[in-house]
Amino acid sequence: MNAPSGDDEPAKLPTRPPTIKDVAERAQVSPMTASRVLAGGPNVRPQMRRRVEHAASELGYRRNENARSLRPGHKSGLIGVTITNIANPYYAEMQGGIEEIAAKANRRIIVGNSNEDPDLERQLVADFIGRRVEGLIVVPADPTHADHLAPESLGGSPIVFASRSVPGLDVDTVLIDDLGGAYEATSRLLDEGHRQIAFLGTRTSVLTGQRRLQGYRNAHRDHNVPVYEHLVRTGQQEAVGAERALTELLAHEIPPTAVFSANNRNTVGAIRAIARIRSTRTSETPAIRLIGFDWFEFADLSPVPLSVVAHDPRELGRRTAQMLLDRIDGARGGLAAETVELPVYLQLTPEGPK
Amino acid sequence: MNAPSGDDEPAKLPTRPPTIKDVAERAQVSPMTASRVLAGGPNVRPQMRRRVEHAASELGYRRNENARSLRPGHKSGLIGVTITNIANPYYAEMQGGIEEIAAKANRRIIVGNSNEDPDLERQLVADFIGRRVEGLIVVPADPTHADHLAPESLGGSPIVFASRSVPGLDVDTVLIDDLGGAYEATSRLLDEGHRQIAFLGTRTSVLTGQRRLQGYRNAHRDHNVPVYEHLVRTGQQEAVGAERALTELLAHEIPPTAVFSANNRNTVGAIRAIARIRSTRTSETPAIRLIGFDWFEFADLSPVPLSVVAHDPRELGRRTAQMLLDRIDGARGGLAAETVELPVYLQLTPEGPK
DNA sequence: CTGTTAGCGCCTTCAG
DNA sequence: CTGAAGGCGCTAACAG
Repeated sequence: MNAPSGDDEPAKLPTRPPTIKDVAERAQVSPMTASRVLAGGPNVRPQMRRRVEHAASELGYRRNENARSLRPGHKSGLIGVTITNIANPYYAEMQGGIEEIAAKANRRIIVGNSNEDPDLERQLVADFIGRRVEGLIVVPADPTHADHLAPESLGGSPIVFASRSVPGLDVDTVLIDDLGGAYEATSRLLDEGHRQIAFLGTRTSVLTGQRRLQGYRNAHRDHNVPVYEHLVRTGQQEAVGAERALTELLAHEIPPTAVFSANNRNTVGAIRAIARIRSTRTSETPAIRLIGFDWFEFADLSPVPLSVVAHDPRELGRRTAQMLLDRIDGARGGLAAETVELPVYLQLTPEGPK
Repeated sequence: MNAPSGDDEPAKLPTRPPTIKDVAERAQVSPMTASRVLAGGPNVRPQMRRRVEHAASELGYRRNENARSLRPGHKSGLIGVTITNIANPYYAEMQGGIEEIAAKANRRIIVGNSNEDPDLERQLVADFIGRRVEGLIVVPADPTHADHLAPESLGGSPIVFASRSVPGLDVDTVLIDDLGGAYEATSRLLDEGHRQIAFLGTRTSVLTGQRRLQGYRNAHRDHNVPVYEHLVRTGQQEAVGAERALTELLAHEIPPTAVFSANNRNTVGAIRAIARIRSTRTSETPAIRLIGFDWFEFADLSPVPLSVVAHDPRELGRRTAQMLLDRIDGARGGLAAETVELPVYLQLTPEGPK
């Protein structure tokens, strides 16, 4: 007995979502007519239209987008995003910018956390392609393991890199001006007379970190000031590491008089280290000068004097998404891959981002 | 002339992604055999298996998950998430927790920003259901406009609310212990002898804000201390508003001697206001005592003394996702909706979250 | 072990 | 204006 129940009582527990056929039956029309109505199509008698609309709303009918995307010409409306650390406020802002632009283009984002692991990243990308995303936005986890990000292994979906690039891959990329920002910050410290400037950064396999270190070195070179290699500390991914590193440096026989910290994690650690040291020193000891890459909330309330190299992660997300959409729409069809660098702003008295 | 080109040169510009039929043809087998191989199924001669695998990898074949999810019994593997403000670090952490659990269950999350707008939220939810998400996680934008979140209008997809509840809807919900946290914090201030305690919070239509205000009132009641109504300031959604509100209060003829700020936005504003006032006062003026709901980075480095009511947004995300997955798997099939309250921790000397 | 048939939900095409 | 046929990509179920 699979006879349906009476035909004007909505089922209480719909085991499966209603299909267009269910709607059609209930409205006593063919599925085709129902489809036309639901698509807002023309050439339907108002009476049928009402019947169908009524039936659909009674059943709580929702057109199945997955089935729909199967038809030729239809897209999934999805954009795949992989981020190396979703919980990082910086990337959260970026995701917000991506979502904002995607939503305006009536696209949805599907987000995965690669956790800096290229294998995970590969799986995520494969999954996204399986879902027929219209395009991908990726913060590449590791530029040395990125075959799976090459356009030819993506089955034609456009891809844009955000925040980090992958040398050797000809892919649209949106970066911020790491080199320039680090150069400016370091130059500023040198101009102020500092000669022992510590560098605190992430491991240099992260390209962003590499570029910022390069800016630091370039500034020294252009000012004819040698870099004390023992003051260059890379490899701190988290604030605790940075705090420890700087604490060590401050105890060194040639301690830094100023610090350039290459991202907000390292800046946080630096602030902690300086705040701690300060409490053990006499008030005559000159304060440690600190400039950090990345603005963050409270930069202006930092307990130790701080300048920052600010930039706008939300804008980074927006630009990335827009670049991808342009590719998707074919607006930049044949054009070669492009790399955009977003500007940074050296803020001596930190305020909010632009 | 739609004759295919030679059959051992992969097409350079695949207009459409390869289908299983393409793979089958190339491997000279039936689509069914190809399907079996690709699904890792048994009962295939190793030779065919290799042929298919080879063809698939040459073509860069990816199984179309959308088509797959059409078959009876198959799910989409998607979980829909709407958040009121993705860029808020608090929700970013929460999303991270959701993603973590979802990924372990081999689910992907699709994320939308409702921007506190119930209409946008409704659209997002409709879209998600159209994509046949297996379940929904929602931070409800407005409990008074939430019909679209009622289980009966969701076509059977389970839903869990995170961080905020909707009175009147019988839905699984994960909250934090707003009432208890606010009560504890306020009690602490009262125990310290304060009698004029300002309350800074969001508009009370946000239930979280309402509950925290209630905790503040309850503590006063239980301590037999009257609430100065002019010290209760709600409606500050952003830090600037809170800063302004507290600045006003401090200039009042009955100014607060302590402040309870009900979320991190208001705490930030309060810190700014207090820091500014302090610089204009003599050092003999007793400091304004401040306790804020929500831990945040730098709470321990705040320029003004600060205690916080800490909790763990990532754990909130994890619990929410787990609750949803349990519903999806039917592990908690018929059970009534449940509300979980996560604990908070009053930290007099703020450290990182648990 | 392998292939054929059929249908998941939808909509373009074409015939009434 | 409406409906029937067919196929998008995939895979159970059932032959061979």
